[in-house]
Amino acid sequence: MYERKTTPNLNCGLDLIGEVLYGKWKMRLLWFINEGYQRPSELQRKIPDASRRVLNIQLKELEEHELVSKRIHPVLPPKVEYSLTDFGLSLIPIIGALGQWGDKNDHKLREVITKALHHPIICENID
Amino acid sequence: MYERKTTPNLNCGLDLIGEVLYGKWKMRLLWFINEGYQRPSELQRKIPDASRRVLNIQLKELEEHELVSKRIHPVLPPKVEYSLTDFGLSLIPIIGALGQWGDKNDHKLREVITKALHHPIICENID
DNA sequence: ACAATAGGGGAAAAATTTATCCCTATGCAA
DNA sequence: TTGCATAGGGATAAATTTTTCCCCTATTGT
Repeated sequence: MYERKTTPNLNCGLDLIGEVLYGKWKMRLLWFINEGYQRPSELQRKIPDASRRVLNIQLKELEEHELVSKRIHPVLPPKVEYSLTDFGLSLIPIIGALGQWGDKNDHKLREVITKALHHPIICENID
Repeated sequence: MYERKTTPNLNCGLDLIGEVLYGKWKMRLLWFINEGYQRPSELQRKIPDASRRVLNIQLKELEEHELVSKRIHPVLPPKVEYSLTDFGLSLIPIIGALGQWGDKNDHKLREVITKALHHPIICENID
């Protein structure tokens, strides 16, 4: 596993939440687990853009941060189920708000994202 | 500037908001600009953990994504002021909610973050 | 002359994150 | 027997982000 070389900044609430939520797929993982997709393979099917590997890693981090708990059923083929802890559950409304904002501003967002992809020359306001 | 090699995924609201908000210091920049710290040097003083360079870069991205607008006063020494657009302003409640959650769970978060830093062996639930 | 302030950006290094590929194991179905 | 599904991890490569260092403009104050 990757060994951190710098210590994280933990000065404010945003730093703190960032430590546990900053990861490309973490919010989606929490969201889908909350929706009932609890098995790794189900989550991978819900998030096909992520590699299998990174989902495993981020699930493990979420578990270490006690946002999800993992239940391993000792059967073959293996069966694993993740579920939200109360702590993780308390984040769902916030993740919902983020997703809602994104959905509500879908059109505008696609526009500015596409524009920025071609980094146009922005016309500055000069007074 | 860094030239992207892969195209972003824009499948859902979370992808979209991630495109404009995913950056270590972006939410803090929006927050402080909203609080009235509008000049680059003020922002740098409010966020001393970030390098000057990266704040400039992320401010430029926020501007390209139309979350902030930049006003350059053609005076010497130069004076620049950022302000939130209506679009950026509409994110403030969400950023506030994130920060609040972080503050409310300050103690617990420090605990799990510190624990994970030493990656302990997690005791799995087995049934 | 020199330092400090204000704003900005190039180049390269370092840190971090994400992707790719390969390997373990077992049971079930064609 | 081969192939697929299940779950996961090591090693390594690639992509991306952030930091560090240095340079530039121009003014004010010492």
